Amino acid sequence: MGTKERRAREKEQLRRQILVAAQELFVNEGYENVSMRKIANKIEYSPTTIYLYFKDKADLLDSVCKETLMNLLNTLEQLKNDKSDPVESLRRSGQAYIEFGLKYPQDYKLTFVIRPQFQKDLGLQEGSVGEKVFNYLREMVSECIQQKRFRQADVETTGQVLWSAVHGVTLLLIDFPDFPWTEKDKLVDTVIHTTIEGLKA
Amino acid sequence: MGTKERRAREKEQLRRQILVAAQELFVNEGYENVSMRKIANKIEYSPTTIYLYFKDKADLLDSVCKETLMNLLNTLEQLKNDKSDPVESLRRSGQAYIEFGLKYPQDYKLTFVIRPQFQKDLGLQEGSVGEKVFNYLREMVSECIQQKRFRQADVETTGQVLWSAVHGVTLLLIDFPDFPWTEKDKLVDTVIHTTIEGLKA
DNA sequence: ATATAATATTTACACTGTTAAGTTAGATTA
DNA sequence: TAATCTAACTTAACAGTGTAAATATTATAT
Repeated sequence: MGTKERRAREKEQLRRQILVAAQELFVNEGYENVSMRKIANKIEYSPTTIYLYFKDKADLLDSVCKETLMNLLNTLEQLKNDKSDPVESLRRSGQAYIEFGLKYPQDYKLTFVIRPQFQKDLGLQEGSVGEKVFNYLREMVSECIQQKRFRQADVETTGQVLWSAVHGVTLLLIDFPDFPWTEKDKLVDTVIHTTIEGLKA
Repeated sequence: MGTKERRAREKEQLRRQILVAAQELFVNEGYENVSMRKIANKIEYSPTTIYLYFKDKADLLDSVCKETLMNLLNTLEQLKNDKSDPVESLRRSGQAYIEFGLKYPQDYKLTFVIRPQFQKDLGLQEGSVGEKVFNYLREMVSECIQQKRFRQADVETTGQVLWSAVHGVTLLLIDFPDFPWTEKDKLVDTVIHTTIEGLKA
């Protein structure tokens, strides 16, 4: 009697199909310019079918962003084997974060800019992927502090300062591509280096 | 024969009326949730009249943002009399920037996040208000470098690093109000202090 | 008073997110 | 096997969107 399982599997498949279609369209055309009808066309279902799998367009966005956060978390955790100097580890994590944002600029914006606009009330929810990402940062920072490499002892504040720096430069580079930036890699390096030096001093 | 002047004045008045109405609505309800019809209702004109004064909704947003940038520039230039230590001046400017963003969060987002999404190709245009704001930052940084207070000699990179930091923390505080931030003032202070220390080191 | 120009409105189009009602196909039961 | 139930999907509709084109109104100049 595996029919129930099969049906559940099929249902999950369609859900993923919708998710993938939405992600592709959001990324290529921008959240605002993607209609439910467009998504529906792409998967060859009627528009309202989507509503059987997602509450509304914002919920769809939310799910797309969750995927992005999982990808980001994955990218970061691959650095964890790095048993070198904790400050150097932190530096590499910061770099990986920014590179991720610049590699998938639309996903980054959807997750960290567009979503908060449509989904209120997203502090770090218990067990959320977002929480896991921030916990990763906490660990990195914590290690530096424990080894007395940082002046400031407050893990939370230190983490938030670092997040501000990497988030800021990532968004600026994405949003103002025509601004006369210094060479990109140099700017990214300098932002991270400056912030970390500032934390040591 | 002052009728021509009067007409021009009246025209300018209506333009301002539209601008003010749009700004109020954008700020209170968010760009996406404001329709041309809503703006028209507020000023008691028909929707399409707006198109006689602004090319389209994005152009209207653009003009609103220009006003915001002028206000920001004003706020910053009031600190210019400050003849104290150039590093301290820079610190105060950073603080003023962030405070401006947090005081008018919707205006800030419209200018630095929403607008780039709808208006492509806005590098620093010659003579634009945005350019003036960044020039202010250049001057501040330049003074610090000339007086050998900063390690790095590159004005552009240094300015961009500072912008990244203040932009980052401002946006994070606006976009994730439910995140368990450190006490706000402390975070703002630490971000600026850390960045500046990092530039000195 | 009439012609001309500037300004404002009406109408229309193709699109939006979403709800409610209707339909179809597959599984369960008698 | 035939009837019923249920899950999955679609159709039709609503109230709203930005904006172009055609039309109407008003104020000025002749």
